[in-house]
Amino acid sequence: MKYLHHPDREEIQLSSVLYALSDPVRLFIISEIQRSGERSCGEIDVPVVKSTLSHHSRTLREAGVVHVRVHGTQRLLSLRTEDLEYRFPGLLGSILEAYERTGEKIQ
Amino acid sequence: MKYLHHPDREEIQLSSVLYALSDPVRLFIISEIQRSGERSCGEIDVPVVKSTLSHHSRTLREAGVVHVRVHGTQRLLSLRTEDLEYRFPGLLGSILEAYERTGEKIQ
DNA sequence: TCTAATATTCGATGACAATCGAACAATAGA
DNA sequence: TCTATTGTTCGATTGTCATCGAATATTAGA
Repeated sequence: MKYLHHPDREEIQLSSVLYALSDPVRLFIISEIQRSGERSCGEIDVPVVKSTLSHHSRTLREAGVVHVRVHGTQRLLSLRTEDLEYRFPGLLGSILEAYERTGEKIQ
Repeated sequence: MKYLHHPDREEIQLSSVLYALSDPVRLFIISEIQRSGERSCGEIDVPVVKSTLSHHSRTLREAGVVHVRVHGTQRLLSLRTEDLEYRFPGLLGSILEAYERTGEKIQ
C-alpha cells in the first residue's frame, strides 16, 4: 500500500491553502466533505473525469487541507479541521461560510 | 485620467479573492496596506520591479481586494475592508491574522 | 485466480501567470 | 514649457496548472 504524504501541522503554508481553495471545483469538494464528514472520490459529484478529480484531491492533500485515508480500493477524504484551526484560527470556517452564502458555482 | 475598474461588492468572487491572496508578494502587499491604511506603490517595499508590482496591484484590484485611488502621479491602494466584510464576514481578518501569526516570507 | 471497482499515473495540450526590461503616459513642479 | 516622478502597458520568456484519455496499480470479492 502506498504512502500518502500529508504535511505536518506546522508546515502548512497560508499561501498554499489559499491557492488550493481558489479553484471552484476544489471549493465544491471541501464543501461536500464538510457536510458528510468523510467521502470517497467516487461519491463526490463534480463535472470532471476521474483523473482530474484525483489531481484536485492531491492538491488539497499536499496543501494540508484534507486528509486522505485508504480504505480498500477507496480513498476517503476528510477535512483537516483541527489542524487548520490550530494553525489559522477562523480561516476555514469563514471560507466555508462564504462559499455557502454566495453560492459560487463551478465554471 | 484613466478609469480604473473596481468590481461591485456583489460581483466579488470568493475563488478570485482566494487566488489573489495566494501569492506571497500580494499577501505582503495587503499586510502593509492594512498597517498604513493607504499606501502608494512606491512605498511598498517588495523585491520585484515596478512593472511586476503594477501587475500585482491590478490583480488585487480586479479581484475586489483593494481600492486604487489616483492622486497626482501616485496610485494609493487601500483595503476594501468593509465590502469584503459585507460579502465574506471574517474572511479578510482571518487571513491577515494568519499571515501575521505564521510570518510567511516572500519566496 | 479472475474480474470488477476504484483510484493514480502518465503524456499531451492549451491556457494562464509571474517576471523582467523597455517604451510610454500622466502629472506635479520648476 | 521642460523635467523629474510615478505608474502602466507591451512583448517576450519561463514555468505552472487544469483538463482529458489511456494505461496502470491496488484491492475486494466471486
